[in-house]
Amino acid sequence: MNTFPEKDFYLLLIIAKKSELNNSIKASTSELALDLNISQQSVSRKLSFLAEKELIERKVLASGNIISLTEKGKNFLLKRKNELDKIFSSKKNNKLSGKVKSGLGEGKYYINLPGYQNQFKKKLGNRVFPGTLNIKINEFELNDFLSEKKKISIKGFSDKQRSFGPAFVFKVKLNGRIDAAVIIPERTNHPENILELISSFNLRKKLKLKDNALVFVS
Amino acid sequence: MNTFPEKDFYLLLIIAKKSELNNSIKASTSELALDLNISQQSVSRKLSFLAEKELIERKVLASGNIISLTEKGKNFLLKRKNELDKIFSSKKNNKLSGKVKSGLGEGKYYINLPGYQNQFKKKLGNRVFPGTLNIKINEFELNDFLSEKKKISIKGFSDKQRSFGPAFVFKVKLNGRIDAAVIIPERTNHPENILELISSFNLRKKLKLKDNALVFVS
DNA sequence: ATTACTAGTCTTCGAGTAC
DNA sequence: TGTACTCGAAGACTAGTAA
Repeated sequence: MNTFPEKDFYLLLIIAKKSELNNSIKASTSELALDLNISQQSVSRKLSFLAEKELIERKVLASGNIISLTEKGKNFLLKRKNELDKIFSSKKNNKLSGKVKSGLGEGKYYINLPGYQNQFKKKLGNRVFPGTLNIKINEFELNDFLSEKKKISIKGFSDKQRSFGPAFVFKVKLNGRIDAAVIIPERTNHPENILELISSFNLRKKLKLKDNALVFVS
Repeated sequence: MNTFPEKDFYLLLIIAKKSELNNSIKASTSELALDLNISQQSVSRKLSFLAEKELIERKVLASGNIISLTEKGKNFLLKRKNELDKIFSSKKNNKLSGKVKSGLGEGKYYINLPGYQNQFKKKLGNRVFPGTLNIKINEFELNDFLSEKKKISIKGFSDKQRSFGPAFVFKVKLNGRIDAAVIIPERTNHPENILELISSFNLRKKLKLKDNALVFVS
C-alpha cells in the first residue's frame, strides 16, 4: 500500500529546492540525512521509495546519487502548491500588522547615503527621513503581501572605500494613511520577520509610536 | 521528538480547506477518516496530536469535534505554500502544451447561443466560430498559466426554458500566432485536464489539426 | 451517535555492518 | 568515502469495545 508519499513529502521538497525543479543534483544519502534530521539509512530507504513511485529519477554511484524530479514528481508538488494557493487565495493579505521594534540604528546610516537618497527622491517622490521604522511581522505573510505590490528597484553603488548593495522598495501606507515604503535589501541577511519602513516623515514621531505599538501597513 | 507533523500534513490541509482557513468546522473523526482513507481511531489520535502541537484548536463534543486552525497552524501551511511558490516561481508557465482531442460537441451548442455570442463580440472583438477546440493538458499547470492572464467575465443568462451559467474567458494565442480564448465555465463540472478554446476561426480547419496533434497556447 | 482506550499487528526507525 | 542489508526497538495502524 502506501500510495502517496505524504511522509516523504519533505524529502521531495528538498530535492525540488536543490535541483531548482528541473536540474539534476548530486547528493549522498548522509548529506540529505542532515537536511532531514534522520538517519542515512532512512534516506536510502526513502529515495528507493520515491524512485519506485517514479517521483524521482535516481542513479546510484559509488560517490553518491544523481537525482532529478520526474514529471510525476513535479506534478505531485504542483498539485500541493495549487491546493495551498487555493486555500490562501481568498484571504489575500493586503494588510500586514505587527509591533514597532527598535532596530540597531544601522538603517539610518545607509538610508541617508546620497547614492540611495537620490534614488528615493526620483522613485518615491521625496527624500526620506534618515531612519527606518522597524516592525516585527509574521514573516510567512510577507510574500503574499508584497506579491500584490509594485516592486521598485534601487540600484547599488560604490564609493572609494566600499560598495552598497541594491534593494527593492514597495510603496505602502502606514496605519492606512501615512505614505511610506518597505525597503528590502536585495541580498538580505537580516531577519525576515522585521519589516523596515522608510518615509519622508519621521514615522515614529509623526504617529507618536513607542516600542511594541501595534501598527499595520497596507 | 517528532516536532513537525509531516505525516499529518494532509489532515491539516483538509481542515484548512473545510474551514476556509478561518472558520470553525464541525466534523466527526469517522467523517475525516473517510477523507483520509484511514481509520476513525487514527484520526482521533492525529487530532490529539495536532491539538497538542497547537496547530488546531479543538473542542470534543458528544456529537463530534469543533475544529479550527490556530495561527500556528495557518503559519505552518503558509510556510509550506511559500516554499512551493518559491520553487515554482522561476519556472513561470507562460506556455501550456497538449494534444487536440475530440469533445462531445456540446460546446458548439452553448457557444453559439446569442446570449453568449453577443458578449464574445463585445469582449473578445468578434463573434466566435460555433465549436470549441479541446486540448488535453496537464491540469496542474493550468492555475499558474491562467494566473498571468487577464480574466474576462461572461455573464450567465436565462431564456424561457432554462438558464445558462456564467463563464470566464482568457485571451491566448494558439501555436504562437492564432488569436483564441480559453473558456472555463464558472461552475465547472467537466474534467480540468481539458482546455476548451474558442476563436473567430475554425481552429481545427485553420491549423489543419487532427486528433492528438500537439499544440501549445500562450 | 460519538471519542478514544487497549491490545495485537504492521510499518518505520536507526545501529551495526557488508560490500 | 559511498549504499543498503539485517534486525531489534519504537512508532503507527486498526479492530474491538468502554464510556
